[in-house]
Amino acid sequence: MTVRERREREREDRERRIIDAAREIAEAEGWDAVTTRRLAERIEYSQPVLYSHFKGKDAIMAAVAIDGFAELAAELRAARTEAGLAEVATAYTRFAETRPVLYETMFTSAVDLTFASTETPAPLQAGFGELREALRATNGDEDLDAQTEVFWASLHGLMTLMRGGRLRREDHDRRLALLLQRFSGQARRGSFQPGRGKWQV
Amino acid sequence: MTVRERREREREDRERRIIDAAREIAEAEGWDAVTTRRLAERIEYSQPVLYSHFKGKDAIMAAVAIDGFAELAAELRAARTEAGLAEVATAYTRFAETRPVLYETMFTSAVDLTFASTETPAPLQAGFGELREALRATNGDEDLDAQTEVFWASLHGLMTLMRGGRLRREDHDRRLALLLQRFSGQARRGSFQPGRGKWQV
DNA sequence: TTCAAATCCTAGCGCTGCTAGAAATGGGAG
DNA sequence: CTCCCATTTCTAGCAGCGCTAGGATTTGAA
Repeated sequence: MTVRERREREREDRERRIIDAAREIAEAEGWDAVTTRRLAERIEYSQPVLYSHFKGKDAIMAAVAIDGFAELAAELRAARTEAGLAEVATAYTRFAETRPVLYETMFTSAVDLTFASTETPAPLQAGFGELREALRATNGDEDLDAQTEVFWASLHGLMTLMRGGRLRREDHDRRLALLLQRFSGQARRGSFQPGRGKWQV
Repeated sequence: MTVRERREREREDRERRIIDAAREIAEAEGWDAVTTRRLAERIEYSQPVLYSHFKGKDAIMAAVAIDGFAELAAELRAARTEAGLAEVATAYTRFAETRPVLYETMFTSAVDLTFASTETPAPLQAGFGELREALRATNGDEDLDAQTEVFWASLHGLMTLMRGGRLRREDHDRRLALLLQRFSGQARRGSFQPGRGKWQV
């Protein structure tokens, strides 16, 4: 029995090393540089061993992404408990800026980590939860989930476009300030509606 | 001289066929399905011919992306001239939803189409310009460029997260309505500032 | 000491983007 | 009309990718 346990522990260690190595290489040189051969060499095992841990390269990317969500949630939490919405937004953008590849991985559509599902890994929901609590303080409970989604999407859009070179980096603070203005206090009701039934899926 | 012209015309035709074929396959089966061999077969030339037109596959993707920006700008323009901000936002989301792969291509960081540069292809700026004019009507001229960038980023974030499965599609209209509420009318001044000097690049 | 099961590796498949160098094409000069 | 040379185009192949079948090796238990 104790043998079985030791082996399982070794397996877990090895899995961690795979994830860590993948993340390390990806953050330094991009995911194209993360080849299965290189990963195998790094953990000092042969290629096929990787496939006894993960279904494929995408699964490894997903594992790295989940790590990223956990870290993001932790940093947002720290910013929220000792400060307000502005600091949370700043923490969010700092996360995306200091780990650009990790951040990109978390939202790559290749890695389909479905949200709002019962089997959604906890770290994913945690990050969202932190944003929601930060928003609750200034916006109240009305339509809070949707409000959070919109605020989150706005932050995400800012970071994505900036990383892709579509927005000048030096104007980021001003943009963040404008966004926070929009999201400070209760939303005004009504008047604007999207589309006139044009919207079809 | 007329021979030279004919050849150049044929070259341009062929280039168009490459771009169109790439876009067609990509929209139907994703960019992984767009291989150089398949493109070559489609235009009835050999592989190396592609490289006399484009530096590589990325360059072909960029060409498709530029086409996408031109189309987006045209559709936003139509929505703006005959309606208001809400309709422009709806047109934007409809574009992203009906051509998901094309939209994704336009903002993929692999395709680095730098904005806000003198040699930025015109179609890229056109789309941004349409959003700006739509915002001017309800928001005035104050800080208009930055306001537009934030609004654009918000829309982009919504579409990106929805496409990636992070946001439920059926709540999109409500989110769009909330966003439009936030962006209807003048921004309130001040009070919120991002970060306290924490922000470093 | 032997054996079966779990573990791991060697070798290789089919594919990718891309390119060097040979072959074919076609307009202009004699 | 014929020849030549520049341009265009193709054949063939490189190095690398993700992934896997099947055999070799290790390992704990009998």
